[in-house]
Amino acid sequence: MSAAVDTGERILDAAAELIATHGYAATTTRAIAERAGVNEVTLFRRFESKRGVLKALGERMARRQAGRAAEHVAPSEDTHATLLAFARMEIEGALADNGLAMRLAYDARSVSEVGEALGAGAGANLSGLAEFMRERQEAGQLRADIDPRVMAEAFFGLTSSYVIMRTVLGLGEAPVDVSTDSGIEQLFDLFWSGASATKER
Amino acid sequence: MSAAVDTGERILDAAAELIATHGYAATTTRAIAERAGVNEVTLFRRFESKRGVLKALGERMARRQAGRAAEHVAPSEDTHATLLAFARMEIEGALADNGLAMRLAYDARSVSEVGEALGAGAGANLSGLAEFMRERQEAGQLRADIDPRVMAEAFFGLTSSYVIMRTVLGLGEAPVDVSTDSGIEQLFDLFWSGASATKER
DNA sequence: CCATAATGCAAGCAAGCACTTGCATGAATG
DNA sequence: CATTCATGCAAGTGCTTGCTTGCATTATGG
Repeated sequence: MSAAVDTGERILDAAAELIATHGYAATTTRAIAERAGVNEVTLFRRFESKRGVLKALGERMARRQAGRAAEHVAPSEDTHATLLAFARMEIEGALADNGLAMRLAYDARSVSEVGEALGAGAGANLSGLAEFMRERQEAGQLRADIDPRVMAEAFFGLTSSYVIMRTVLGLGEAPVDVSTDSGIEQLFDLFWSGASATKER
Repeated sequence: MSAAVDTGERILDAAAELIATHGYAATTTRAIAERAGVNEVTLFRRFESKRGVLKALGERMARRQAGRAAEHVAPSEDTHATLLAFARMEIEGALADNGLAMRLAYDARSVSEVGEALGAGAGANLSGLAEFMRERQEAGQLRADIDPRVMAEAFFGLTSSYVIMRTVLGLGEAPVDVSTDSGIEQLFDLFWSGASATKER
């Protein structure tokens, strides 16, 4: 059974890598199978169709994302620490799968099945974050003269562009260890200085 | 001659629209030709290949980008105003072509010609901006305790994510008029509050 | 040791793709 | 009027794509 599970996982791994770099449309089932070290027929037997692979991949991503969130972001009174931890988690997750999520978000626009496999994804994330910002505004920890959605957008832009620059544009180097990278800290500091209620630096 | 030029431009226009929404791989020469109101053969006669179309499109984009920059961003002593104008210009340009540049940046990963067509593009932009940030740091207008490259990255992240959210993720509405949109102003204010040397708000 | 399930392999199919060829048309240019 | 040049049109070529079929091979577990 374990070999059977492995086969499926290996196929998903291969699909993830290929889609992250080439996009969904340009990733062929043959290439996925080859990279997974598996016969192409096996792919179809396990996932029925290319679309099926995508769907399974989407579900696995959602599972992992949820796991990471539960593991790393402890809800805390300390807004600064919470947001910084959240930023690191987002960046780490996105870098780990080589920008796959962002790439799929792109593809969702043109390939409808990608959107279906991905679910609400980014949109839900953004409004959840905006809600958090609003709470912290009311608690007096974030400046109140900025729309919380704008704040969430700025935060999301910070993390996503960090990833895009390194995975897509090839600018800058991906940090060896996200949890200690000072570049992220500086980037976040910039955001925090602009967004926090206190003016001190 | 003018009709001849028009044909080429129409083909590039069609290619730009289609690639922006469907990506390079999923955009067929047939679709481009049809949208341009032109026979498919004409496309090949004028651009040789699908990649030729892409290359020409990249060159046209570079030309236009240079034109916009020269036209809209007057070098000024006022750092705040200069950066805000620059942000607006970037956003306007990117929204005008429906996120095409970002899409192409993604495609550049798998289609080498795209990268060549785009040229140094984003990388050059980023280091140019970092240089500007450094100057303004030395002039005492931007805080000096942040790496200018990080600052440039944050700025670029701000504008590009604004565009990405509206063109790709379909979150938020594209502003009717970029030059007066208050969302951009708030977003920029967030950045400025974090990046400026003065602590006042 | 045998049944069942998972995998491999070879071959192929229909559709869609980028791209080509040969020829007709029509408008400008000289 | 003759030439040239950009374009249209119809047909087709070879390749790749997602996906299928039929059969042989290898484990795994009762």
